[in-house]
Formats: sequence, C-alpha cells, structure tokens
Amino acid sequence: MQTIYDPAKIEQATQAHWETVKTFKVTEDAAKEKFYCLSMFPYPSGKLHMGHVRNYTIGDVIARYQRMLGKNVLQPMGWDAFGLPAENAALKNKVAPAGWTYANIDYMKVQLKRLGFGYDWDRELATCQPDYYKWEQWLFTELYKKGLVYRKHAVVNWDPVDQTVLANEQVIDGRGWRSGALVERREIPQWFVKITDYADELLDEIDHLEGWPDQVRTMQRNWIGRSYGVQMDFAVQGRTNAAGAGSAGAAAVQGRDCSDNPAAFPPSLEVRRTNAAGAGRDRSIRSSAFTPSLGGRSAGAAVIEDSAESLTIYTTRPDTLMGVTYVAVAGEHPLALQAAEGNAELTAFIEECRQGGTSEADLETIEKKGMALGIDAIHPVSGEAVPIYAANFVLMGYGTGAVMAVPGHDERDHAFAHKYGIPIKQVIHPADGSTLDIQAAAYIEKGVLKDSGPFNDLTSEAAFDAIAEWLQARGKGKKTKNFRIRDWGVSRQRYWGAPIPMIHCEQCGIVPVPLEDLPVVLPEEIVYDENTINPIKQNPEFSDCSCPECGGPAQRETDTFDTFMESSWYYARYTCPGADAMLDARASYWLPVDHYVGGIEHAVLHLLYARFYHKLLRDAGLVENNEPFTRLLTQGMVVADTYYREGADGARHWFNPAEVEVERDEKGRPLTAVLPADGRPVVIGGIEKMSKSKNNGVDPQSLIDRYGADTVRLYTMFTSPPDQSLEWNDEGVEGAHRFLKRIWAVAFDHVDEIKGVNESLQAGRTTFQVDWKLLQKEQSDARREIHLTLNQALYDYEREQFNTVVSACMKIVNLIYKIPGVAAVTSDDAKKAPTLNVLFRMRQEAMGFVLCLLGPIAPHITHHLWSSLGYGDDILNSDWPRPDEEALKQETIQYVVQVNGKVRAKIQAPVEADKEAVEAIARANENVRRFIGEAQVRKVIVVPNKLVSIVAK
RNA sequence: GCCGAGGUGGCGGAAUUGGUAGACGCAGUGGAUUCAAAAUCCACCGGUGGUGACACUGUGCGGGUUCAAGUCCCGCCCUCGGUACCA
Repeated sequence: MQTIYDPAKIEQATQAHWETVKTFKVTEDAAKEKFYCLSMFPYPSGKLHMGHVRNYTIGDVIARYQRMLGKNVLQPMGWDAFGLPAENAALKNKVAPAGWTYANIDYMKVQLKRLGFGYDWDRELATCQPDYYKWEQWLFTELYKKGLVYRKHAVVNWDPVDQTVLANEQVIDGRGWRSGALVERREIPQWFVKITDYADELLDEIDHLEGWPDQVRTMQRNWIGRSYGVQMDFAVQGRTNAAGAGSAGAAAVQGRDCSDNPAAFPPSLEVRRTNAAGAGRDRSIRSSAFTPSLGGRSAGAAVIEDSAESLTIYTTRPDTLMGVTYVAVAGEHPLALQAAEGNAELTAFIEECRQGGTSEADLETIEKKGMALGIDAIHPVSGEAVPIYAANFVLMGYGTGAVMAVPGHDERDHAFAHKYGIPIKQVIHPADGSTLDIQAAAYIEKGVLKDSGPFNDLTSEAAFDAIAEWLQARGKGKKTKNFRIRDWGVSRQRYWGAPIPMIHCEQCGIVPVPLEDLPVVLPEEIVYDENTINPIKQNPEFSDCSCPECGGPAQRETDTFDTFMESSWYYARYTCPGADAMLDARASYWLPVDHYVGGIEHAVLHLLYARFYHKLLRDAGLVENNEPFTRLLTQGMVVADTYYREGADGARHWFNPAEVEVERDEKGRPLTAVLPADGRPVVIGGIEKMSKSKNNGVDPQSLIDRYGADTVRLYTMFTSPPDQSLEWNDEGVEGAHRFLKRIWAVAFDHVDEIKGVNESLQAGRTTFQVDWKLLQKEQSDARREIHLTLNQALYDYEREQFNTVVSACMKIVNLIYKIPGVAAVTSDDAKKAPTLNVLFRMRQEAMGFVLCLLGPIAPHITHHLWSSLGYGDDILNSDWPRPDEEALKQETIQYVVQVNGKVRAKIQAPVEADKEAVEAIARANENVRRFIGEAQVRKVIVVPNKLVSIVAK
C-alpha cells in the first residue's frame, strides 16, 4: 500500500524527532574530530528572503554531510541585530528599534526551524544583547591602552536640512533621502582602529588561505594594496605672501588634529591611482601628506626639515618625477583655505568641492574640476616652481589631502592638465625607441627616461632606485612601503548600535570605561520619531557621567560602533555561550571555523575585519590560531525577472513576477508580458538581484507552505552551483517537488514488491550473500552505471558542487525505474527466482545511495524513507556510501576516434588492449577509413581509455 | 573610474580541469492512460540539409597556439557584485 507524500506531515514529525533526541546539541568531545560549520548570521530584517534560504541550506548541507562522515559538528545560529534598517523602521512605524528587532528575531527563528536546519539553538546570540557587546566594549578599551585605537577627523555625508549624518545608502543622486537637500561633505572627529598595523600580516597570510576561493583572496590582496614607492617632499612657496601662508597652514593643521595621543597620529594617507592598462601591473599609488614641521608627527615617515612647510608625496612611479607639472590639494586643505581668504571665486569653488557624496565611486566618476591657488610647490630635484591647485577629487579626510601630478604619464592627470592648460611633459619614452604624441594621450607604461636631468637614459626600474637615493642623500625623501587600506573608522553617529565605551573628561581628557562599569548599556525604552532621530545624542540621562579617574563631571561618547565590530567576532562567541569573559577555554576546541558560508558581497569588508579581529583576539591571548576561517564558500545571489511600467513622471512602478503573465512563442521565448489584472502590457526589465526596490522577491514562506521545506531546499541546491547566482523560476520548484514525489513512489513500490518475497530486505538487512554474477549483462551494466554515478556524486560533494549531486540522484532514480527484468516480473513463481532477489537487492542498494546522497539536502523525506526501507531509525547515523569496486569493472572500453580533429567513430576495445591494438581497431573502422581516404597518416595519438586521434594529409 | 566575477540550446545549468559540447532538470512537441481533466508514464527536443545512415555548422565578438580549444594566450564587447556609513 503506497501512502501519499505529505511534506507538511513528515517534516513536522521529523523535526519533532530531532527536537526530542536533541540531535544537533553538541559539546566538546576530545575523542571525536570536530567540525565547526558556520553560515553568516542574518540581519533580522523581518522575514527570511531567498538569499537567507540559499545561504543556510548550503551551510546545513555541508554540516549534515560532515556529520554523516562521522564528525562532531557544531552549527550555531544568531542575529546581527544592530543596524540602520531598525532605525528606518522605527521612523516609519513609530516603534522603538529594540522591539522591532526582537519581534523580527522571533518570527525568523520560527522560519529557520521550519526549514529544518540543524542548529544548536542553545548557543543562539543577538549582538544587541548587553552581555554580548560588553566584551566588544572591553576589547576596545584594551586596544586603546595598547595604542591600537585613536581619534581623528574623518569625512561624512551631512544633510544640512535634517542636520544629521547620512549613510552612503541614504544619499540618492547626491541628495538626502528624506530632506532632498544637497548633501555636503563634513569632517568630524571619529574613532579608528589601527588595522594598518596588521596590514602586512593580513596580506601575507592570504597566501596560506588555501581553502578560500582565489577570487576572494585576490580581492583582499588588492584591497590591502601594499606597494613600494618613494616618499618625498615638495616645499611650498607663496607667490604673494609665502610666510603668511606658512603659518596659517601649520595652525590650521594643528587645529585639525584631535588626537589625544600624539604617538597615534594617523599614518599618512593614500590616494589611489591605477593606470588604464589595469589588471594589477604597474599600479601607481601616490599619496602625500601635508607635513608642517611639527616633528615626528607623521608616523613612519622621513622627517624632512627643509622649509617652513612642505607637502610629502608618495609615489610608486618616482621615475616620472621629472614630469611633475602641478600639485593638487583638497578644498579643505589649509593651503586652499588660506588662499581663498578675500578670493570670492576660490571660496565659491571650495564650497562646491564640499558637495557630493563621499563614496569612492562618487569621487572617481565626478567631473574633475580644479582652481589654481596662486601659490607654488618647489620641485625637489629641479627646483622649478609648479602651481598648486585645489581639486574636487582630492579628499582632506583621506590622509592629509594633497597629491602630485604627472600629466604625461597618468591618465587622470592628463585629462586635468588638458582642461586647465597645464603643461604636459614627456619624461618616459618607450624602450623600443618608438615615438608618440604625449599631448594626445598619457603614456603610462614603463620605459626609458629623457628630459630628466641627472637621470636621463635610465630605465624606469633603474630610475626608481637612483631617484630614491638622490632624494635620500639630500634629506628630501626615501623609499617606503605604503598600503591602500585605511584604518578602520568605527564611529557611527547613530542610535541603534553598541555605545563606544569612552568618556570625555575636561580634567583627564579621554578615559576608557573600566571593566567593572561595563557594559555601557544602550537605553532601549525610548521614544523614536522625527524629533529624536538619535535618542542618545543630547540626552543628559545617557551622556552625563562621572570621570572614572578624577570623579569629576564628564560626558559619555554618544557615537556607537560600526556594526562590523559585532559581526567580526560572533563566530568565536558561539563556542562559549554564557562565558563570563570574552571567550574561554572552549574556544580552543572549536576554533578555527572549519567552513564558513556567506554572500560574495562580503568578500572584502566583513571577511577582512573578521580576520583582523581574530588577530586582535590572538594578541589578547584569547585564541590560539592566526586565522578564523579555514575554508570559505561564497554563495552567489538570488536573482529574478523584473517587470515595470513607467509613470507620467518617468518613475518606474515595479510588478512582482507572480502578478505578471508572460506570453511565449512556440519555442518558449518570452514575447510580451501583461498584467492580467488590467490586461495591459508591462515592460520586461531584465534579471536583477531580488530586492524590495525592484519588487521581484519570492517569499520563501509561501513556497514552504505549498511544497514543504525539502522541495525549497532541493530546488535551491539543484538550480545553480553554490557560488553562482541563482535565477528564480517557479516551474523549477515544481520540478524539484516532482522529483521528491518520484522518489517517494519508487521507494514504496519497492517496499510493496519485496513483501513476502525477500524477508532480509524487508527487515532492512542488506548483508545477506548476494551473487552479483547472476545478473545478466545489461543488468550488471545498469548496476555499474549506478555505482559510477554514485562515484561522481561523492566527488561532487567533496568539491561542493551540490547541483550535480542532485543530478546524480535523479540519474540513479531514472536507472532504478529502468532496471532490466524487474518490472516484467508478475507471476508468483518468477518472484521466487534467485535472480529476482538479486535485482531487489540491487534496487535496495541504489535506493540507499540516493537517500544518503540526498540526506543532507532534503533531510525530512530521506529520514522518513530510510526507516520505511527498514534501514534504521536515523539516517544521520548511517554509514556514508562507497561504490563497490567489483561493480565498476568492465570488459570493453569505448574509444572516440578523431580524424584530423573531428569525431568520426566510436569503437569498443578490450580493457587489456595496448595502444597498438586500439589503433588497429580504430583504423579498421569503416567510417574512419572513409575519412582517411587517399591521405597519408602522419601521426596517431592514443589517449588511454579515451580516444584515438589520427592526423592524415 | 577602479577591483572582482560571469557570458554555453527557448531557460537553469553539465562537460571528472586540453580529449565525444549540451549530463540532469524546466519549458515545448507527440503519444499512452482517462468519459474528460489533473496527476503519472513513454518518446522527441541547438541550427541547416537529408526519408535515412550521415554531413556541415555551433560555447559573447576578432585573432592565435595545438593532432585536438567552452577550457590555454592576445585584443575587444556586454551583464552583474564590491568600492570603506546597507548588511
């Protein structure tokens, strides 16, 4: 009697079983090999989206696979609970961010459980809980004591109407998202963590991250961007009032320096330049620091005392030095501000420079504009005066806001020089002696120096050293190493985050909050509306405090941490829930994470910050290894079709794919899309990442309700390989569901047929003596095919290509349907034949393969069928399948025969045939002889077990 | 702009890493079953020519290396992700 596949029923029963047995609760067990499998925790945005489902299914498949291999598997889950969306929701719905967040967590947790993920929920954490962020605050104060934390000014997006700082996401086309006002750049004091102190280690250890995708490793290398170059000094000379400019400049810079710890003055900036030839070669990174002669302030820099003030320049192309024809500084640079006094035009330009966003993409794509300051920089070699420009693409906050320019050998400098009539000088010539028009285009390759005074005729490589030595000998510069990466700015001017545990005391300056006063708790019971966008700023109840050192009145820091701070160490905290310390000894059993799974969008920031944090934890004596994540899988995005109509104002109204009907031609190509609601057409907008803004999301909950968790899991695993984007398709979900019904049907047909025929199989015993030799050739061919397919699936599990694991399962099920001989048996006598028992055994074996292979992917149905087939109570405790070597053996091998590169025949050759024998069989083939014809055979290549290639002319 | 990834049938994708292009699935077409439908099962399914065996052609575009190229090299085009305050 076959039962009907009812996913809701069997999934509930299976989950109840896991709950009762506490299947996924784990503890440290020194006797077993541990495996820590982690998926990036979600932001509790409200409900799960398909990206979550995909991420957590991949993680769960890996965790269950490792468990079936016999390991002690830890798979935890938690919540990245601080962040901007909670504040946005609070403004919209007039609810406090905390309540909104906790409600979302409750709902999403139910959804995760419904999907059957094998988490140890006893380890759950939320980053907004004070007993979590307490330790992050503690570590921050420790880092401060070590000198790894400092304060400096940094640029933010400022909305002049709402009087608030905006995230990049809240700046739309250069305007504030709520006010619509033009956004300005502003500089305010902020906290920084010195990731640059670890830049060398973070870079060098990428080489050892063999379990990471090359793509991510390359991105991190480029992000850290170590380069070797020359740092040098340009003296500044005022054309009208040099002395005045000098003192004003120095004073302004002192005013900017808000560091309470002079030794922690930021390392010099970097402004990135990459030549158009791109792709990692000849990258030219140049930076400069405006260095008043304050002595020792510029960390690691040569102290150059030549003139009252100077601009320190870093370049990876010192060979182009003699081609410098101007210097550019930021609008807010002291030199620019000083020059603008009494100069309305320049003042207006500087004001213009303040507008626009702060993101790298904004800065690089804006129209490059500048204005001469009327003062000059003195070239360190030639002594020539070159003009200093204020330019809108140079940022004060990144380093100290000045760059040198070589229009002849840098594309952006070339364009800028063209626009403002600045001379373009060619000092590098192609090594092959060819000539080119430097006025038409910059020459960015390396070559041979000309018009370079003492350095003429040197190659670029030789000139690098020669110029560096020349400058060093005269105290004007030196060779140096630079990084593209900047220190990590962790201050956010937002309410919903972990408070930065620092106190400002008029007497004692900056004082970190001592451990006994931690955590600094963020007030959660607050009113949240337009008037109190940030309820802890200007809130005396929160900010007034007494100084831990002198006891006098003091003010708390009201900025909160970047949420990357919380997400940089949660993986470690999972290993020791409830610990009365940041971490305890349990961390050393579980860490590092063996396998980490998350979105490719985190390839740089989160994954780099977490690596950095792990090293901070190591240096605080809390973990014992150097890297947090041994193996990494970055999954692709979930994408879907989009449909829209344009309104009268040009605004697009997006329709969910579920509301749209697509008409196709006889081949299935989409022709038009209409909205059945009004029968009128909509525009097909192409395939995009599922998002609220494009209204192309699919709600996983409705799919789970309709098809069950196993179907949703199977579909997401089957449709794309994990690291590629997954294109949504409703019919595909049907297909996945159909396959599960097919397995269900074949399993219960099998159970019915073996009843009363084979007691051993019925009892699930698979160890009775089977004489496989009883199989006829086509039957043993089928069995061989099944074992070959199993082998393929095992290989695919190892390389984590789960879509082809599913393919293999489908193939095996198709083969089971077609096992020759078994279907035709109807009479009772035939059912008792010994061959039939062997065929039943063969089918039982194949079913076992499918259930095990599919177990991690569709855990509920496989759990149920496992016991229906009599195998036992829990598939998770079964042995992982291996193919039978005997079953794989064959007598002949198929060879492909090519003549002049084209396939002309397929031949069978005995396994033991040598190359000559195989060649002889190939040449005897009629079609092969036809294509060789009269031509002479010049060469024959025989690839063992594969092909014969005959070259004839 | 810069860094990274990807372009293979109508669609998602496969090709054990230089060796039969299109596995597996979706859609489609034809058939079986059914009073009918759904469900299920079977067959076909890149293009052109041919009744057929088969031939030619075909992996974004243009070149190249090789007995052999989706895969390697050079030069382009297009799409997507990141770009430091979205998470």
